[in-house]
Amino acid sequence: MRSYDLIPIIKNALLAMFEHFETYLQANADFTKEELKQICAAATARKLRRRQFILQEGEICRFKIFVSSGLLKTARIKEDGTEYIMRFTAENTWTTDRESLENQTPSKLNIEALEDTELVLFTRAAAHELWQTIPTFRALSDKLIVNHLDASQERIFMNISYTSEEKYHSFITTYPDLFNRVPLHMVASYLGVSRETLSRIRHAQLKQ
Amino acid sequence: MRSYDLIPIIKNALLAMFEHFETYLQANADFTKEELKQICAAATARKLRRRQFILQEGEICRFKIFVSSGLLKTARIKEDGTEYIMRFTAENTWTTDRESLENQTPSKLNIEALEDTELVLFTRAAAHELWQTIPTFRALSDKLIVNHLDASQERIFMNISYTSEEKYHSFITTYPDLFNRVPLHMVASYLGVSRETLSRIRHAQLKQ
DNA sequence: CGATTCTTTGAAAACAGTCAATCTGTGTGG
DNA sequence: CCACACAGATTGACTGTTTTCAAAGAATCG
Repeated sequence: MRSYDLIPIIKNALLAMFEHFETYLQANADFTKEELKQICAAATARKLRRRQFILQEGEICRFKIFVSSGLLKTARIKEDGTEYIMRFTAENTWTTDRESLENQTPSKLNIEALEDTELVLFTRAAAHELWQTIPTFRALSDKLIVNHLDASQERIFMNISYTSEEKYHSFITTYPDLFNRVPLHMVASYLGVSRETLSRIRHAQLKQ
Repeated sequence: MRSYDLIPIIKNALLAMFEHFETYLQANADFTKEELKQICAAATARKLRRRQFILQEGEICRFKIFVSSGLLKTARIKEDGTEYIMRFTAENTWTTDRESLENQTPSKLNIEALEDTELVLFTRAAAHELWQTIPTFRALSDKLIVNHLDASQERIFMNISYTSEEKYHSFITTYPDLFNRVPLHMVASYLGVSRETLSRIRHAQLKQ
């Protein structure tokens, strides 16, 4: 294959990402065709290979990120160098470092692809522009924020009240799909439990 | 004192709460005098005695709550009956069960006064009405939501990455004011650590 | 003051973390 | 296709931390 043949292929792949994103938008709010066009026009598509980063600690976060396909992990490093996973972001969900993006402050987070991943990106300016002109888009963003808040509250309750065993159970029932795609030691990091402990818990579960 | 003398006294106390609330509003956003009046007109004032509840598990949450003075604790009960404290709400801050209030679903939370407390209350309908008519009020509410989200993320990181000792330290530096007003066993419950462990940690700290 | 709530302490048991070694599966390059 | 490297998972032994239970002491409220 000659190199200039790549161009239309890449274009098609990017178009597919937007199509997927449009389907998501239509399923989650009542946008007019005009609005859908406007939203997609404001976005850019990007592909990430496994292990590539879209945000690294210290940078100022540049995008609101929609995952079309693939899987991201968002992690934070403690002073001692240990990595703790704040969340996973699979296809059809959003992520960003909201604080860094909105306040233009250095991020404490690393966002990295766990699989080859397709993204739809909005700069802060693009997102603000869309919020101004498309109330439905603003409403969708607001819904995402409060969903994230509710989920965070639930997770805090889990963190302070569940035993390690209950945390493990809660994870596999809340995210059964993720469980098969994420290495166990990352689940452990997400739950705040050592990998060995989680391995032993799982082993004990299998017997029952 | 004859009973009918109480009436103006109560009225004055309630007026003082609104004055306090107005001061808060003016300090945190640019409201016109007209808007301030409208906001206060949409609210009701209430006093809570220590140990009284403004929300109990199973009820549908009725209010957005601003604390003029005093202190609330928001807690959730695990199936085994143990209480875990989700947050404390001191003067000049807000609380509610957002999920229950907006979705009109039964609450999992108990909100109780730890001190005699003065509240300014907004029903769901009143809040929505104000959001419609006063964009600045909407913006303030949005700011509160994202602040709560950012704080929740920080707390999750603390939950999964800090040792008990670090959690204790983090609490007294983040909420030095609260620390003197809240019994230690409630701080323990908030942090997800047993009261005995927290007592021992504090004891060890004092020696240094 | 008496009752209640809160805190502390001790001792034992349960639990989780660490370290080191081994095992497993996957995928890459020769 | 095989061998090797690598990432991930498991296991054992040990250590350290945390919980639990029980009891006693301190503080606070009515």
